[in-house]
Amino acid sequence: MDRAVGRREVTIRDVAAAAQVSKATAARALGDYGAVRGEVRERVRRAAAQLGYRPNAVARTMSTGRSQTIGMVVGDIQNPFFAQAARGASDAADAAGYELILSNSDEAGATETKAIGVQLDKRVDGLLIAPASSSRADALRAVTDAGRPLVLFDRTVPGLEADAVVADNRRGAIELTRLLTDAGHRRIAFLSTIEHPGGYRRGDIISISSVADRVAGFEHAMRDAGADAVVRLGAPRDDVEQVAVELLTGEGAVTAVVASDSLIALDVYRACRDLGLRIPRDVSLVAFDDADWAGLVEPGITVMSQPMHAIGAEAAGILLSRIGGAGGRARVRVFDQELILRGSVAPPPEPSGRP
Amino acid sequence: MDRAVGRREVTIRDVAAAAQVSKATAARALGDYGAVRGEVRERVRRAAAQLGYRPNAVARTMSTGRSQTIGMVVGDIQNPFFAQAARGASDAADAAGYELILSNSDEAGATETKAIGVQLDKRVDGLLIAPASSSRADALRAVTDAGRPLVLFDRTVPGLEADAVVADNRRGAIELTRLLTDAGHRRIAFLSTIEHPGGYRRGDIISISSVADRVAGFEHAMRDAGADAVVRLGAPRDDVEQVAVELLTGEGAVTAVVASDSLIALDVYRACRDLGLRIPRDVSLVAFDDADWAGLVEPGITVMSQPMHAIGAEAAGILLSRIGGAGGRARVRVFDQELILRGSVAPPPEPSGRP
DNA sequence: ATGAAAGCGCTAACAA
DNA sequence: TTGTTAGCGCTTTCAT
Repeated sequence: MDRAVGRREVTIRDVAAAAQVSKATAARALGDYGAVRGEVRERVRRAAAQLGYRPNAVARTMSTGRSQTIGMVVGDIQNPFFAQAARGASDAADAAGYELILSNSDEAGATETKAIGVQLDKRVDGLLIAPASSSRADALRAVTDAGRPLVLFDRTVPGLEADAVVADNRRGAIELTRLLTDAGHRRIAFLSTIEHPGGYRRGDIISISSVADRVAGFEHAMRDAGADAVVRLGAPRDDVEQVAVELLTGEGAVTAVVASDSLIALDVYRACRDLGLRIPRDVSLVAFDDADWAGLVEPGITVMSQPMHAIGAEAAGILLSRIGGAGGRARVRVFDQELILRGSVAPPPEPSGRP
Repeated sequence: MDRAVGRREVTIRDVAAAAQVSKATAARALGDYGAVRGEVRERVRRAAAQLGYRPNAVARTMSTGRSQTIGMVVGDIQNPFFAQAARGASDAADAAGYELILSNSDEAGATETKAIGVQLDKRVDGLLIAPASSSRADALRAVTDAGRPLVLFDRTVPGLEADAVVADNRRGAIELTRLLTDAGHRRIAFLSTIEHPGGYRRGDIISISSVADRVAGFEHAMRDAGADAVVRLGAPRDDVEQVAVELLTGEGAVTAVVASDSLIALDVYRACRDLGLRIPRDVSLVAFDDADWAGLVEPGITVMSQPMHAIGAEAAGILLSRIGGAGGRARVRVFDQELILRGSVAPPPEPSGRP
């Protein structure tokens, strides 16, 4: 009756007793390591099954120092990009017997730091992070300082010696932009939601490397074409449509836009519709990430697709190998992106491209 | 030099030594519980900050039995429904100082059982589960048997005494279906991907309660209207489009379809497009879940929107209160769904509804 | 208000 | 091959 209320968990001690061996032997039989006589092993296993024994992973972590858990910090799991990367990481972790603890940073440094702290306190064996800003090397160094491997995904942090898995965003942006300039566009906007206090001016340092690379590629292609680059960062997530409207109307209206992700493309699309602007007749639109709806609307949206699941899986794979003790310098693995041509690009309305 | 390599972690022992107090006092000061003299508390805190002390959450779990972590098992995090529910749960957990461990079940019983086992072994304080099947009460009972609270979301499991947070799917299905029958449709399909070996026949028990409720509502509304209900379950996730094509063509082609989630609706939409069928002129389409693209295509898709973030947050809230010791019988909390009328419903092509 | 010591369940040296 | 013992870092009686 004394162990009634909480129905005390069955521990390895109970199993050992039932199988008439010592705790150590029971542990060896169950964890199969060390040496145990076949017959004894069987006896222990039966006892364990019989009692419904489940090892206490916390205790195991306590004594081994390893938790079989990895942490992952994403911007927002509701963003399909992160959801797919998370799934990729989860699959890879799972296959290796690891579990995944997930946190959202909302792309805010403070939130990210807190999340990392908690994960570290929980003794994750390693961390997967899409850093909210490339100026946060210090915050990230807390991970390696704690002696745990860290791999970045989607973004790198200059000055931080860490593995990273990213897409070739510069190249992707160049290809996407060329589509537009080749079609004759002379004034094109690049639109992103990442914060950039004070508004972007050519040459500014952009805090998220993937976006920085895209902007660099965009500007490069625009310069090549001798066209006007309008880079608009910091559009509020829930008000992108308004920003798009501003870009698309008035004096310096652009005739095409490059959306930095599928969520942004969605709002640009909405803005066009509300403005009565037809794609691609009145405005051309291209975007990063192949959202499910991009091929659904008529005409479809031309996009640069990133292998998101693979990026997540690869990042987890690298992390796992580091956890397993793999040495060597940090490397950044760059995935190619895939251009998916659909019908959202056409020459601009006033054919400035034709003499 | 002996503690060089792994640069041993700073423990409460080190803090205690630095502050010249006992471990117990240091722990009290840091965890602020028990009684500690103000001046001593300060001294300890300074020492901790100085040394960069971080409590070891694992050790704490070890001695308190509580991990400040909750587990969540979803079908697939890439499904926007689950992504949003996960975000809701994560937000609620976070606000209460809890972390979330996430697993995907892929709607497979075995995977789910394994995930639950791992989570339990990790000593999560409670579990949030969208059960893969309502016939899995036993597998779920492992959670309560382990003395940890369990709350289901999106689905219930008859015969299992557990809190649950769901949407009013029966009502939702009725409203959606009535839209169709009122428009004159006499042969309508309900399409879902959930497995149902052998194909569905009226009266069969459907393994996922949310779908079962939708089918019940659908059949109810169809009977009311004296119309032909075609219930098609078990469409393979990556081949829904083909199933939709079959439904939409040939002898007994339907003139309208109710898609059980937004992913399915997407494929039905694709099927229509490939078949050259116009929505809503040739076929009417309604669906559950308000995907971002539903309002984007032309015309928009009429949907029944579920408060996914709220469902996740509420589920986590209930779980947290149970963890906090809240007693009382298990309750199921039902959220209303919201009908969003757009333009995807019209009378069927052969106006059988008009005399 | 503070300290000493036990203990959470497991693994890992070390003995036997 | 097996058992004994000593921790892992923290919280928590129980004394003082």
